[in-house]
Amino acid sequence: MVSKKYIIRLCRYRNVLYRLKSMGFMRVVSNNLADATDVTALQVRKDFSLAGITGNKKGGYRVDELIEKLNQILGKNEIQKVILVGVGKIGIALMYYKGFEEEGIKIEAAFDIDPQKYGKQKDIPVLPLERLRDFVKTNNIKTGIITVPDMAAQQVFNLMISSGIKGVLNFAPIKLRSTPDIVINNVNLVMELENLIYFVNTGERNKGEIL
Amino acid sequence: MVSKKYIIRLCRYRNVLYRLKSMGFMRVVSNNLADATDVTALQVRKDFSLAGITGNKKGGYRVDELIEKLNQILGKNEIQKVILVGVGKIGIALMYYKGFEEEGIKIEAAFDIDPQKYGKQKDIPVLPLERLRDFVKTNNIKTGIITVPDMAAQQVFNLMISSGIKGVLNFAPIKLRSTPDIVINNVNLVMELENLIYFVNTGERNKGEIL
DNA sequence: GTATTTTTGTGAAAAAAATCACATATATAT
DNA sequence: ATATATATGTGATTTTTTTCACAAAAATAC
Repeated sequence: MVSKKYIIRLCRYRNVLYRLKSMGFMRVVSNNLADATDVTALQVRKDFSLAGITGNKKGGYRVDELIEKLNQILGKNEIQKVILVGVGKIGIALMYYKGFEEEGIKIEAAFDIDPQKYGKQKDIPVLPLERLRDFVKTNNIKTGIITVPDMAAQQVFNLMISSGIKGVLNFAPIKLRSTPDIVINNVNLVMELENLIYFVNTGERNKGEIL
Repeated sequence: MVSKKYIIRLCRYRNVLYRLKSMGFMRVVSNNLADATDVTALQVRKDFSLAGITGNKKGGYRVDELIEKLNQILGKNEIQKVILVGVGKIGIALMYYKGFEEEGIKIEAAFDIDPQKYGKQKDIPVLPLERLRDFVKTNNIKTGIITVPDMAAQQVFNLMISSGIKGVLNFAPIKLRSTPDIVINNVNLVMELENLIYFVNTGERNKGEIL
């Protein structure tokens, strides 16, 4: 059983590794990864050790090997298909966000209840919410993003789950009622700021990463 | 010394409490808060105990009192002033995001290097980046949001810090080089999704909240 | 007014996560 | 070839966080 924190660290390592690779690096030491990811070198080595990834005493790790191993664990070979519901400002920002496709994540379609929104954003079709169920089933989508107002979030969530979606990234600042087999990640922008402001105002050192 | 996780939980409690209050609730039991915030009732009570907040055996806690105590700890009396740099899609989404003002957070100004962006978004002035230092000093801003492309993030961050900003909410998926007296919260949207997809694909239960 | 139920409150215990200490391998220099 | 410096790797330890177990208070029922 792995913890979320652990998986996030592995994702981070991989991201950095891809960048290193594109820069021509062949090898990397735990210290490099530590510098780039906000964890200690020891933690990096421990994580790799736990993941069954083994390096080379002196000379560190081979970048290629590392990436392959991480991909094996994190499972990132094919394009990851995602849908989005709620074509407001945040939804649109996400649809145009370049970071996703760079990492092999593709928003296949977006949904809304407002007919004015129907059409396309970038190259992503915006469809009526009624078509969600069909689309998810036909395209075997497993992951959804919720960027609707608070009041609508639970309802949209229920629709997603009943259509076959297994994981949701939720931007509405409410706790979604769900079952244990569904994975939910919440992004609460207000809370991020409030928390930041707390530490700024108190002048306290903060310990521990949010992510 | 308090941990970030702890503070985030307190923020969550407070948010729920405000909503309960607006619904007319006078009292609340730890179980209610647990339901609404994704923590156990025991954790709620332990947190309150640690915070020196004391309730009433049977009958739970008084909502008003709770909010006041939490405000005392989290410090939320006056409007929190914030600036934003990077008036792209995400930046604009944040500028129009209603959740902030509801919680007393006000984006006082936004900055960009692109003259086409200058003017206003909603009621927020968009100014040239060169005016950031002055603005921050004059208005005694302590908190900033970074929504610029990766390449520019570190530079913008340095400018912010040298102008007197103490806390940064960073949307660029890079690790900002900083000193321990500066607080940084990172929001990495790709990582949120990647992580979600991992748990969806492996079918593993995830344990532990990201936030 | 006594018993019963509900709910808080907290020291102790358990679990989880991070760090330490040190053994071990390997490249490089001499 | 030998010594030296650099990194990994992991069992043990420490620290942090969460949960348990149960005591105590207050409301309600009888």
